[in-house]
Formats: sequence, structure tokens, C-alpha cells
Amino acid sequence: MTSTGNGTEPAFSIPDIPRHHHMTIHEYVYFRLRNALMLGAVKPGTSLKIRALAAYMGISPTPIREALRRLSSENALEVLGNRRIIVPRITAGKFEELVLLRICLERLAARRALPYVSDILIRDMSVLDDRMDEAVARGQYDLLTVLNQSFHERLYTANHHQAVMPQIQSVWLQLGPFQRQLIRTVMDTYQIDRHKEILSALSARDPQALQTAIEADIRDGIGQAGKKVLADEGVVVPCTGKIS
Amino acid sequence: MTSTGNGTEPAFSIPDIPRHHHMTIHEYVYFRLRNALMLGAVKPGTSLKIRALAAYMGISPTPIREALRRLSSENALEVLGNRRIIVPRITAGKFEELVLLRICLERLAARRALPYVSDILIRDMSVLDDRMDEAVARGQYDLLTVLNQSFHERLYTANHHQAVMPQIQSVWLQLGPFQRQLIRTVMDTYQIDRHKEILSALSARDPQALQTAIEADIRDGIGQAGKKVLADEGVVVPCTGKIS
DNA sequence: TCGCGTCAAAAGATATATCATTTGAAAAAA
DNA sequence: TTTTTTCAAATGATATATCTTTTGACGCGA
Repeated sequence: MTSTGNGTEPAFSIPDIPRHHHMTIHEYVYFRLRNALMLGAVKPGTSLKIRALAAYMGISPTPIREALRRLSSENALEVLGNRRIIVPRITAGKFEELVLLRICLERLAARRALPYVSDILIRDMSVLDDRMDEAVARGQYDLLTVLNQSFHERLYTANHHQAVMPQIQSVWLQLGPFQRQLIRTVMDTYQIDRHKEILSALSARDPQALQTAIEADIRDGIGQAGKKVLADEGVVVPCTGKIS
Repeated sequence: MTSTGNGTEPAFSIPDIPRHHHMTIHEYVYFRLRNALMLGAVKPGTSLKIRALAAYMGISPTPIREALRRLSSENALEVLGNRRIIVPRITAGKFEELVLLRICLERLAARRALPYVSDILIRDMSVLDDRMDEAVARGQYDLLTVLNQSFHERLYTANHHQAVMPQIQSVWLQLGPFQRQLIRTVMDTYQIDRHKEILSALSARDPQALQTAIEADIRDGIGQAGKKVLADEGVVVPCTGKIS
């Protein structure tokens, strides 16, 4: 029996991830929760209890707390006034801000990466793009999300001096809870074509075209569909409202 | 005697801050360390030992660890491969990236805040600006830094939907270790005039002028002087180099 | 019925104990 | 002398125990 006897099983499931041997438990928990949030596997508003998670994962509360703190610092989780930690609910206004933030940051990252772009890098990105096509064909939504992020990250990290990537990751994380809902809307429409545009701009080493393509990719992707989903779900909670 | 008998007194001093009663110990430690980093009170490369800090502050290691983790997540501290935590050293390349990041983020924040700007807000900012003049006159460097950040933050947070502020704070933190060195160079030259330009643009509700003024403020401030200081100190460590 | 105070359970925060890894110096070997 | 090995101390990581705050149900009185 794995039950600890208190009968408080969590009302959620958090996809497991492979644990590399050099990882500390805290890191494992961090990446596991991060992955779940990024893929939108945990519903906004869900309360994350330290003891419950510890029991759920079969470890002590300490590493759980550290992982939660870390994610809170990245604004991937929200700490309420009563010290409870929840998966953030989002407002339409905040969503728009996050999309603009993505555009702002990723345009910069792309622009600064361009001088470091090599043909090999472009080829790698093409491969990722092809794998995305496969993922679409097979309906592997989560894989598609991961590949899409890899595609972008590969570009931005070409610049080894860059300090933007962590910030971008933070924004991705904050948009994560909507990923799963959005990806279905987006899938068979834009995304892919925009990636072709990005690759063209890279080949041409054209900064302006690159930034335009990045922005279009973001707008057409999560931007457009985001508004739709948010409207559908009536997520227009006032910012200052107390989150029960 | 406050000595714990092991004789390992930390090789640094961390300015104390007032502790509000509703603060948890972990929060207190977090804000205290954050403040120290922001003001450049801890030298880059300094190793932060959990037990040493705990003894230094007279508390248990647990809240220290959490605060360190949190700061690491915000890239305000660096976790080495051997699990040691240090105040990051910076490279000239990374410094430049951070300045560009500041410009990118703060231009966006200012632009998005403008529609929410009221006359009262402008007056508040003017007051802060005046207090900066006083701080300059009295040579209160740290206060000047704090006031300068308040000045900017007051503007950016006028937009209650904004999601940028945490990101900006993170960049400020990463630039923090240089604050103390830079502020002296900057003090009696640009900064103040640029603030007047910002206030003018706000009064005129002119988005373009505002963004230009913000960018100029950043460039003239930490940007210019930054290059100088970094060059003086010969901080041109290769990015991939092992630290310590 | 509707607050309102009481109190025990739940959940977070902190301290302490213990385990695991890393470091660095001393001893052994080349 | 130089390199390698060994091992204890230092330090980080995790588990456990204990303290504090918050929650929510229950009973009481208006």
C-alpha cells in the first residue's frame, strides 16, 4: 500500500519525467512540475499542497518546497496571501501583456542571435520543423509544444552571451497553462508556415524579416487563438479580485 | 558571544533591513539578500554558504536555502556545477545583453503604462525625482539607487495588467553587483536630466518621446558607465570559463 | 436565521538530525 | 620531487520533528 493513511489523494496527476542520475530530488521535482505547467497539464486554480505532493511523489516535503519556491519566483506559480500556492488563473489583460512580452523578448533574442547563426544551425532548426510536421500528423500535441520551444530556443541560444532566454522561458511558463487548449486551435493553421518564414529570413540573414516572422509566429500562434479561448471560457476575472 | 565556535565568520557583511512582522523568516532573508545584491554590497564571485549565512543571521539553514534558491531562479545568483552558490561574475558581452534587455523591457513597460498615467502619478514621480536630487547632494548613493528604481517602477506599475515588472526587477538584480561602482560615475552627469525628459514626455502623453527618454536614461546611466567600469576592471572573462 | 467566538485539524514555516557529495590536505607511491 | 591515494572535515541535500498560522466546522447567543 502506498497510502499514507490520511486519504488525501491529490486531485491532479503530474506526468512523470525521466530522472537523470546526477539530478537532485529538488531538481527532479522542479523539472517535473515545470514540465506539467508548460504543457498545461495542471488546471489553473489548482492548489498545490506541499505534504500532498510529497506523499504523491514519495519523498519528503523539503525538496517539494524548494521546487515550489523556485517556480513561484519565476511567476509560474502564485503565492496567495494566506501562503497557499496555486496554479495562476489569468486575466485577458494579463494574457495580452504576456503575448506582447513574448514578442518584445523574442524579437530581441532573434535579432541578437542572427550574427551567430550558422548553416548548421539552420539545418538543425529545419529538422526540428520537420519533426513538428510529424507530430502534427500523429496528433502528438505535447511533443509539438516541446519541439516548438526547442525550435525557438535553438535560435536564441546561438548567441552565447544572451541573457534573455531565462526570461523567455519564464513567459512561456506563464502561458503554459493555456498551451493545451490553444495548441488544438492552432495546430493545422498557421504555426508551420511561419516557421518556414523564419527559416527563410535566417538563410537570407535578414534581421528585419526575421523579427517580423518571429512576431507573426507568436501573434498567429498563441496570440490569436488565445483571445478566442479566453473569450470562450469567459476568463475575464478582475485583476484585483481575491482568488479563492 | 555570538560565535558558534566554528570560527568561520563570513567574509562579507550584508546590510540589515527592517523586518515587518508579517514577514516569514525566509522572506526576510530573501529581501535582505536581494537588497544587498541590488545595491552591489556583495562582491561578484563571493561564495554564499548556507550554514555560514544561517549562523551569521542567527537562524536555521532552511529559510536560507529557500532564499538562495529563489534568487538563483531569478538569475541573481549562480549555481555552480559543484552545487556551490556564488554572486555571479559578469562578462562584458553579458553586460551589454542585459542593458539591451533593460531597454527592450522598459520601453515596453513605459509604452503600455502610458494610457494609465494620471497627473497624480506624474506628481509622485516628480517628488521621487526631487528626493533623488537631495540624495545626490548628500552623497547617499544607496538611497539614490533605491529612489531611481522607485521612480521607474512607479511608472511601469501604473498598468495593473502588466507582467513585465518582475522581469525588469530580475534584470536590475543581475546588474546590481555593478550598481555601487557605476553610481559614482553617473551621479552628477546625466541621470537627473533624463528624468526630466521622462516627466515631460509623460505630461505630453507622448509615447514616442517617452520611449526615447527611457532608452536614453538607461543608455546614459548604466550603459555608458558600465562599459567604462568593465573595461577598467578588465572584466573580459570568457563566458564558458570555469568560475573560481 | 445570522453572525460570532472556540477549537481542533490541516497546512505552511522553521529547526534539527542525518545522509551524500565535495574538497583539500596529508600520506603513500612513483 | 611529483603524482596518486586516502580520508576526514566542510558543505550541500534530504528527512524528520516541532512550531505557527490558517481553515472550517461546531456551538452559542443575538
